[in-house]
Amino acid sequence: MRLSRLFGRTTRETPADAESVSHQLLVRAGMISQGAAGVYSYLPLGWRALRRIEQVVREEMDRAGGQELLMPTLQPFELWEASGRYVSFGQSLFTLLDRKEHRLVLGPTHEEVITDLARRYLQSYRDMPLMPYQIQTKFRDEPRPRGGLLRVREFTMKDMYSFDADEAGLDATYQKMASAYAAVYSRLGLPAVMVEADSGAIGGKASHEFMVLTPTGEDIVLHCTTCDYASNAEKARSNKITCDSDAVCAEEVRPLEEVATPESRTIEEVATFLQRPSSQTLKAVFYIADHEFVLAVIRGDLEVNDVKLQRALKCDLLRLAEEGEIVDVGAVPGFGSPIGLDGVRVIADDSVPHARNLVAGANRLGFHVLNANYGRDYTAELVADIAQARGGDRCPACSGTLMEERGIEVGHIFKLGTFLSDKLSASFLDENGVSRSAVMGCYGIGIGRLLAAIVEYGHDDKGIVWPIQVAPYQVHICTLNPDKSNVEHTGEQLYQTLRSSDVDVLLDDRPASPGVKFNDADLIGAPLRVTVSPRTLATGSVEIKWRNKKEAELIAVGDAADLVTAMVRDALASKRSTDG
RNA sequence: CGGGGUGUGGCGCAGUCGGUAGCGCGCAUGGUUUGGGACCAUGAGGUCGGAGGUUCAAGUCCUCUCACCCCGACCA
Repeated sequence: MRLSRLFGRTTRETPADAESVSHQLLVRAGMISQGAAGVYSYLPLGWRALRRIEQVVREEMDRAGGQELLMPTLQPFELWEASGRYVSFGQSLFTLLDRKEHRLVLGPTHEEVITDLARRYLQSYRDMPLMPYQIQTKFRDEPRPRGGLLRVREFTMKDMYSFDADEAGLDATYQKMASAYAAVYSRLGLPAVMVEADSGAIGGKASHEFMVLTPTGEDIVLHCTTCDYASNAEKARSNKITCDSDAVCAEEVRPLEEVATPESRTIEEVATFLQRPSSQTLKAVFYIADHEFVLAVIRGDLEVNDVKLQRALKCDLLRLAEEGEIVDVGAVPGFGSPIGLDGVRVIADDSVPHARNLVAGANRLGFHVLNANYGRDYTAELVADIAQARGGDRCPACSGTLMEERGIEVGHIFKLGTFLSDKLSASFLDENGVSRSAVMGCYGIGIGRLLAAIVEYGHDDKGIVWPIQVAPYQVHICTLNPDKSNVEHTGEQLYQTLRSSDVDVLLDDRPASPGVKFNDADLIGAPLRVTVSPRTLATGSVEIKWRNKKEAELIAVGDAADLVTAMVRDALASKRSTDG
């Protein structure tokens, strides 16, 4: 491609509404352009990069036993009613009415459709494992799109679904996909780590995310500094036994006692006022779970993790209760606790039952109680781990410490089990002729997000530094002073020769100054730059320089085409097969 | 949805006390330049997000509204 003909133009100014580096650079390089919030056009350069990523993903999916197909974007709403997932997806579902006023949804994912499809073709255990996948546009009406391509409402996603005859089969397929994902990231030059994750609206049991750790990520990852425990913060566990609480556990149970604590509403205020560590207090947090009032209690030094709470409660919608709602059940905001509260569902964090003599709210304005004890003074219908783990906490798996880092989620795999195949009756006959529900898994990679993550991870102050597998063009030829001597002719010849040997090459044939050309080359980020100028030609050479290296070297004009071709091939080959 | 912010040529911005819009980049033409975003000259391009109002007069003041960005609740 000739830069003079390329649709898209680089800009010097960074766009005012672009915050993240990937957003800024992709726009400045003329790769993407925003249409609406969370909706983007891919210009030719960006589209090429996107397709390269797709291709890598496709190859690894095929290698792992996947079969590519294509499902419709428009899905009947009935399918979502049947699965029940229109509730958990809720507002993020884009829905529309056709001319007959029939309700359709723009697919945010395709578990329903694929299960419905599988139902028709999957009949025997001999048909499994079955691993269909597609690379297709998804629509999700996100509450808040952000970060350019990092979080959008319309995006291409690779989504694979697996159908196995039993749990063991699913486990094996899941493992296979985890390795396939690792292979994808490795080929794309991204160091992604696999972490435990919550399955969210998708549903299912086990799930893992693949994270690229960068300070700009929107997720928080907790990982152990000594063992290999790693988890998304929304799912992470931690060892909550502290010296403090150990001592508390050993105490003798003392009688309940009411104390005046005027103006002490927060844990911090109460702890300070009564001169107790916050770990000897009981925190009460009021929620509305699926329209039902729920009181969550947790040791005062910990925070409730809403995601874990929602999971423990098995509810679809969870929000904090408003002050009026708290008062309605007879509790007093700031002085609340389960003590003396009737008819309210209580869920306790597992840090609570064995803790002795805590300070708790008295459900009376201006008063707390001392020596609140689980079992004697209050109980919970459910005890579960609902605490937010944080950096510095102790690892739940070993004696190490958890570290907190930000990450971009570039892949998510789920063990779904049979809840969808049950609901949509995707069953098969096992070897004993017994009808059973297929055991499902699903596996997603956001292609555009991956593109953004690659830029977030690979750039410098000049622009993008593409891994050669992803670069829209592998070689970028700059002709300086193309009107002088035979610069233009040499550049042109090199361009044609490289093209004919299947090297993707960009020729900057514009009559621009050297600075402009170099800066654009750096911005666009092709791995290898070739400079042809009167100066190099004077010594019968051209200059080559890798985008990620500082120094350039001169090579003879006559050897240039062959050498550059070989260098590109070598670089591509070294990344191409990483399976093991 | 809650909190914060921004809307003025393609992009980045200025616009005072209300007097009918300007700068830089980019673009076009001509010329001089050329190894890290050159220079001169000329030129094209704007219903100031939208609606309503106040006023002799509104980019500027008032009301409403829309869009976009950032922080929180969601996810590939």
